[in-house]
Amino acid sequence: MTSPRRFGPENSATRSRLLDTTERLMLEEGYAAVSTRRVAKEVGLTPALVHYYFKTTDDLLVALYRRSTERNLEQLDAALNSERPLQALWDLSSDAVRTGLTMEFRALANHRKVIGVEIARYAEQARGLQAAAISRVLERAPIDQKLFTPAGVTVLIAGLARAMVMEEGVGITAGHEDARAIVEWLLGRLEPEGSPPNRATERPATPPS
Amino acid sequence: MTSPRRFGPENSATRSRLLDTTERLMLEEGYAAVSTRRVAKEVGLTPALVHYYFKTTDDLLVALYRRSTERNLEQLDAALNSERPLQALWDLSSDAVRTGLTMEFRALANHRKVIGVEIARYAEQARGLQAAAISRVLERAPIDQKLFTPAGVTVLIAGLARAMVMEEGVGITAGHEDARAIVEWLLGRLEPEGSPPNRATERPATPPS
DNA sequence: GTCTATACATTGATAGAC
DNA sequence: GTCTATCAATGTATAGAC
Repeated sequence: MTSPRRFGPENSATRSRLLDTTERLMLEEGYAAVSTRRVAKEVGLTPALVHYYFKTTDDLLVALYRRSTERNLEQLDAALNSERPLQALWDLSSDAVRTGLTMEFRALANHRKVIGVEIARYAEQARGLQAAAISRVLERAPIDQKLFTPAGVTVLIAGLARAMVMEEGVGITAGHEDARAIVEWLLGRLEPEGSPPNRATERPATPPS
Repeated sequence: MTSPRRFGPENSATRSRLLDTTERLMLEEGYAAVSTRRVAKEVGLTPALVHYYFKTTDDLLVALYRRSTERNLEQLDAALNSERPLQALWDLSSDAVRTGLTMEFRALANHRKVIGVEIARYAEQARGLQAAAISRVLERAPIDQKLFTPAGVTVLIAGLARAMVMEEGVGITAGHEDARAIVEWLLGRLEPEGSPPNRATERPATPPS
């Protein structure tokens, strides 16, 4: 029965700085650059202190993931309640920093299985938010409701945006402008700027020939 | 002037086994699981031997990347020369193993900058192959040629497929079936099964309402 | 709240023996 | 072609002093 290890509180300024630095390291050098030693060095503290706030390295990473998803959910909620939810979702998913972090965690999940659990948990929450909002938009869009489902359209928009951001992260940009043009065109059809209440008789979305 | 280090030949069975194991480790446990020691242990050899075939760990990873891209280019070439290039590109990009490795390397590029260079190099080659083949398909598709460019459509198809595979890798599958249905519908429009020579007067791709 | 000291595992890389 | 031996560096984690 030796003296039990002590741990720091969650509402600590130092703890926040450790998380900030961990986030920056992940974005700039990838998840493998995150170690207690490295983080401590960057912040100008000692490794022991990192373990004072986070029992294990896994805990540090999970804490960061949770903090970032909380922010994500807030932004997502705002986007989905804006005037043009689809456009907002597209813009949000196209954000390099936000998406860069998402991608690091997704890759990290393959290396640290705890992260995978967290991601699944978050995905469920995000899905809930999206379903309702996107449904409202698509209901009054001049498209085949059976084909363009809220879930399907969400995957298309968010997935494609992330894929492009990720490519840009490694310097691949060929065709991106063209792809964005296609998506913007589609968004304009699904979700007209004026956002009219209900025009079921409007002419269907058609690629101009 | 001490004795210069020796290195093994590229056409070695052992070398291949080392690459095979590295590939498996990356897929199963993420790029951070790859170390000379770990690879050696998995193969049943010593770390020194890994350094005999690969001067540095970077070299090992670059060698694996090149080997896999060579295979990718072959498959891509075959896909693009098939009867339905777009559908083939979609199927190819939806392959979990192939794409899983691509994603690991893309994340790895953020950690080891040499990999980024390799990826850019490969992307250029792939682009060249795709441009010509996709052009041929789109030329005779009943769509707006200015909007649906070969490069743009390529990004859409390949990017989206990868994004979905990646999500599935962490257990997210919501909306995927629906998204696939939309893509398949679009592919059917851009690239009809019968693959008719040229029907410029056909009715344009239109979401059935 | 932060540090020193410490223990121990893992990694990258090399020289030289077999 | 493969191994042993070895090095310094880095990583995780803990106990206890200040």
